[in-house]
Amino acid sequence: MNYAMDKPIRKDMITKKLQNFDLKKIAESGQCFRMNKIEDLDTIKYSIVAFDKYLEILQENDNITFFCSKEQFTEIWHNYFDLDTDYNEINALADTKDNFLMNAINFGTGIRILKQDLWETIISFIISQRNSIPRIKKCIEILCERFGERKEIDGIPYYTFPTAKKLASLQIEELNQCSLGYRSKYILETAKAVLHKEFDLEILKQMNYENSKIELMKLYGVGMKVADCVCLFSLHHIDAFPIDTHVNQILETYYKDGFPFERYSGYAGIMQQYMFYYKLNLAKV
DNA sequence: TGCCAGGCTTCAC
DNA sequence: GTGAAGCATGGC
Repeated sequence: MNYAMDKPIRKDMITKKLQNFDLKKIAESGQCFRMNKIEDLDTIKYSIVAFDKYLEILQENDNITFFCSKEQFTEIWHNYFDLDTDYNEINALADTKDNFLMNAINFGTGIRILKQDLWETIISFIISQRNSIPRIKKCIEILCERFGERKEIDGIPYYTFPTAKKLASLQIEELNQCSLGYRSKYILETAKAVLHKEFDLEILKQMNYENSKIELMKLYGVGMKVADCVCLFSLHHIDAFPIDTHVNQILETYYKDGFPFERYSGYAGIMQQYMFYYKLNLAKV
């Protein structure tokens, strides 16, 4: 939806000068699905709903304006956008002889690995399987509008991500009507597992990468790839290296002798994200 | 029409 | 443990 026409008055805002922060690239990098461009001529402005909050962000070169209170920025968004990590330092560790990776980094600089809500990330990436990014966004939007909580800030309505309790209470037919296809049953079973504490999200947050991946894969509908996405895009285990169809094609084309995972131990996930984003946009390069 | 999309479960072996 | 079939849906 486009609320820019209404020009609502935003009371709170905080502007930061940030390096390695590209709003458009972050929004289009396929790690989050509720970040949308606000169609406003001559500005780079996006909205996002996360952690039950609605946020608008404006980018003017290195100046990033977050339309929220200073307190909310400190409590939520500073951490959400991983602002304590020096991406310059990580980018500099790449093998300069690796042409594909260097091109990917040059193309994708400004992407950051988000720290998203765990529950939302699990469901979002269950939906992502064998699905396209526009359709994933559409499915999640429907899910939120039908089963999330309607909220409003400065006259702007938005919907929170539905809770496990809410999703667990649904009939499978209600989920089927959200264009989720065969993923409906995965979502319903996962919601029930979380609601009944058969799967404890808080304990998962305390685990290391290896154990959290093993735990996530116990969920019905979560395999290696989805588990890695949750590890990377929510739990911030940046060793996780999700291999989907795109990354698999990259590995087969450019890394026939194997990707040097050991070299990038501790931050391989960031390299993966640059490569994924670059591959998505190769036709435009 | 057929192929593909940030794959997973099930089942045979 | 490995490999193949089947799976919903919509865009191209």
